[in-house]
Amino acid sequence: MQNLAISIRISDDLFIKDPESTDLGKRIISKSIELLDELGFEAFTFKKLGAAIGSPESSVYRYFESKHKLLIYLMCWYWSWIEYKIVFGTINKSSDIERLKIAIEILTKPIKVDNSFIHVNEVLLNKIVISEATKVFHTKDVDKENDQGYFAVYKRMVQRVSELILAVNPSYKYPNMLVTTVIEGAHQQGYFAEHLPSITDKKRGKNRVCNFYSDLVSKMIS
Amino acid sequence: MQNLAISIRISDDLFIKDPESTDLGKRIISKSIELLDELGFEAFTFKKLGAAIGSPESSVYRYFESKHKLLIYLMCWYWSWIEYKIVFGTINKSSDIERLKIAIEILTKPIKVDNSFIHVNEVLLNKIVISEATKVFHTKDVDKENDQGYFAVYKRMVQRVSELILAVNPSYKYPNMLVTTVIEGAHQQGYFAEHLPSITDKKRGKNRVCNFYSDLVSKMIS
DNA sequence: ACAAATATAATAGTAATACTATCATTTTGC
DNA sequence: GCAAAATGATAGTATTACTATTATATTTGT
Repeated sequence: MQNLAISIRISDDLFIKDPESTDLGKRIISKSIELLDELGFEAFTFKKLGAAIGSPESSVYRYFESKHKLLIYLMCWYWSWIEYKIVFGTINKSSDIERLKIAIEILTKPIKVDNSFIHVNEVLLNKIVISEATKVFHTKDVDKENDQGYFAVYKRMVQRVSELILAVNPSYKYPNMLVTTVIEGAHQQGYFAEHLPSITDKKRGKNRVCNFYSDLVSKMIS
Repeated sequence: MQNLAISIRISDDLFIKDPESTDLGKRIISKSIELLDELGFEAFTFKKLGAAIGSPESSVYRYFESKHKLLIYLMCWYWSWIEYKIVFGTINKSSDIERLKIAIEILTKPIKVDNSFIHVNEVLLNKIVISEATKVFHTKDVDKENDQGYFAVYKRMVQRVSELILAVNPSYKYPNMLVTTVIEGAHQQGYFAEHLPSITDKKRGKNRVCNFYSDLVSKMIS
């Protein structure tokens, strides 16, 4: 089957030169995902990235002004992609409940390979989101970066799911809290399952996390 | 009223020399809490801390081998303190439900000043936990540090609250997931309320977060 | 096809960070 | 009052996160 001719559009402010516009740019994105997964954000440097793609670090700096901005770029990409999956996944569904159920599944189930965007490995990107995404918010520059709109995609996606909740129960008072609790909670469970298993209840059976949070949402809004 | 003659005991592995054992050590703890709150973890350095207490950075290094270890030390202190509050707060309570309710309140309500430990400002420490605690887990060294027992206090506290849940409903299948969802969710709501208010539902009324999570727990286990 | 514009490579340099090391001085415990 | 321990003063190192400069390669418009 042919791929859709779409691409994820990211705010200009997050890069100096659009990485989607050149071959080197795409290799920067592609390799940075692999390296971030492999090394973690702290040990990841533009020098290592440059070495991995066979270019000097100065070339990387022509695309991104810092590794922090690159991480924000990747998070924006990820949330745009999730938003797209939610929008497409809920189109033409018959009931509000079903639409909400699908959105929660997309947010809490393990990510499957997706070949629509060849230079982005969504499975690795999801791992990076789980391990590193909090570092995007938890900085002394949050407020400034929020003003500059860097978190707009994330916030819009939260709003969208909140609206699905309100469609099911228009009088529910805490849709945003519920959505962020689910999203961040699901990521956290994934991380704990891998690194601090004693404080999860994950067993052999798959999708416990998805079931837990799906159940949580339906109990909270009914 | 006289203070209880207790002190929070922290694992030896987290420091080189026990900061509780000397005056300089206590000033290191006290000032590091203020500075971490003021600067954030990234901009916080032992050099700045040294300057703030009028000592060279080499003296700070005699107590802690890195700022990362110092942060873990502070998190351990915090969770030990919370655990102590839960244990004392639930003693002599008549019902399991009431004990659980108290624990959830301790975990989700804003922290009030506590003068039991003069060199620790618990209100600031709570702010640091909200802003920086994820950085303690989200490192490439998690597994190693977990093996060394650095997160034992946190895990034990989670277990304890899980047991309160199981006391109320012995057949509930996901007590740990529920507890970590509540703890980390409540912190997150505090952070979002301050920095990304559009995705919270916090209004004028206080204790919305506590009410939300108390409600969540009771709905999930009943 | 060719000059001009643009992108990239190669290299160097800087201030700050996260430490380690050494030795002198002060404090303390007996 | 003396030895041991704690602290201060100072120096040094490898790495990081950049910026800057110049040279070379590649693309583009005509």
